[in-house]
Amino acid sequence: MKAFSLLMSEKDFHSITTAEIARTAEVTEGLIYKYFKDKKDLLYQVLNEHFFEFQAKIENRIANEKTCIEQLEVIIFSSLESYTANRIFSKILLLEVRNSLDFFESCAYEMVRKYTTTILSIIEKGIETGELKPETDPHILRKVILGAIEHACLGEIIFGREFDIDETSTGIANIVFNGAKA
Amino acid sequence: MKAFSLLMSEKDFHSITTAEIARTAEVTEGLIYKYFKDKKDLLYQVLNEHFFEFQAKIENRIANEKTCIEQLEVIIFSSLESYTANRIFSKILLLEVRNSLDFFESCAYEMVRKYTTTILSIIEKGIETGELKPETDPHILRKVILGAIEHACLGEIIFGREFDIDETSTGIANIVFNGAKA
DNA sequence: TCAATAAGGTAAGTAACACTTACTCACAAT
DNA sequence: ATTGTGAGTAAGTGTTACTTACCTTATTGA
Repeated sequence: MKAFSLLMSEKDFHSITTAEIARTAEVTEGLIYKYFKDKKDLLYQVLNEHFFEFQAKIENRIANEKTCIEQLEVIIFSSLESYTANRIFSKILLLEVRNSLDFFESCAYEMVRKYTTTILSIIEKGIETGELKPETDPHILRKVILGAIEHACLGEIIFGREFDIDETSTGIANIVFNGAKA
Repeated sequence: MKAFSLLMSEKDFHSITTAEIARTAEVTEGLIYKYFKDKKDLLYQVLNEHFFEFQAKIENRIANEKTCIEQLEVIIFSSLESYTANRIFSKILLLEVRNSLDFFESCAYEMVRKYTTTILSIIEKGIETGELKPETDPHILRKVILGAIEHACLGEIIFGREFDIDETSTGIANIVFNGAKA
């Protein structure tokens, strides 16, 4: 997994060969298949490992906030932070796993679901308490928030283009909560 | 390209074999390589074809709108419409091409850039004319809009889950322009 | 104490796949 | 008549993910 992560920072999943992984890990190719079902399984496991830490950190932070808007701001900030701090994790999650249907049956996807479900319930609570407009569609608000986060990170992952997390985070929150219309 | 498109509606890029493409097109495998550099090139060409129509339609519609907000609303609606009307195009653009760096050097990506540049200049004009808040960061607003559009379509592409274009479109516009905060 | 079992590891495959090569044929243009 | 070109093919080739059969060294339980 360490060898694979290293290679993932250099090139994309498909151009990494099993021979290369074995050579980097200083074992033989066959051994990989003692521990992993296939190459994709290795990918998912690496994703899982990173995602676990991400999940733990973010849930902790959410618990510290009171208002719905503050919680969502924490989610936006923490997601951006995690994505930029861990390029391999981001690359796998945003670019690699999605084009294979079997990911959506993996346990890693279960964690993604849990995370997005949390977001949805925060939004719903916000509408109930009157923090958010009553006509807000929770699913659409979630799509806007998640889409914005992911799109913001793509440039970084693909081109290595850096961005200011604070600035982007408050920028997204500002548009999503206050709107861009004058 | 027709054969490939057909196969793309059934499975993902990587599980389509050259043999299968050839069989579907009723030619031999070798002939594919007379017209396309490699399998990826075929993918990019199909994307290009679809993208061309998309671009033409959308530019036309934008020209018919006067205000910046109306133009952006047209972009949101038309993008959702195009993505849902053309699942193969969407699948390639949102899931397949991104994980390969050479896409970003292809002419297809040039068209994507042109499209996103148009969006940016509409936003900038909106800030100038006072339609949008002066403190709006144009790049971030673009990220939020594009991210929301793309994220909204992912569920449809991946799970075949359908959604109401009008509802989603006005929902996104509502959040982005008016904000979700009460 | 010692065989049985399992854990860690390897070398040498194999089938499938993307892609190449060397060729044929039809048919226009010179 | 000859030459060049575009369309097409059959039969490869090298690489790649994955498998098999085997070896070695600990651990364990009767």
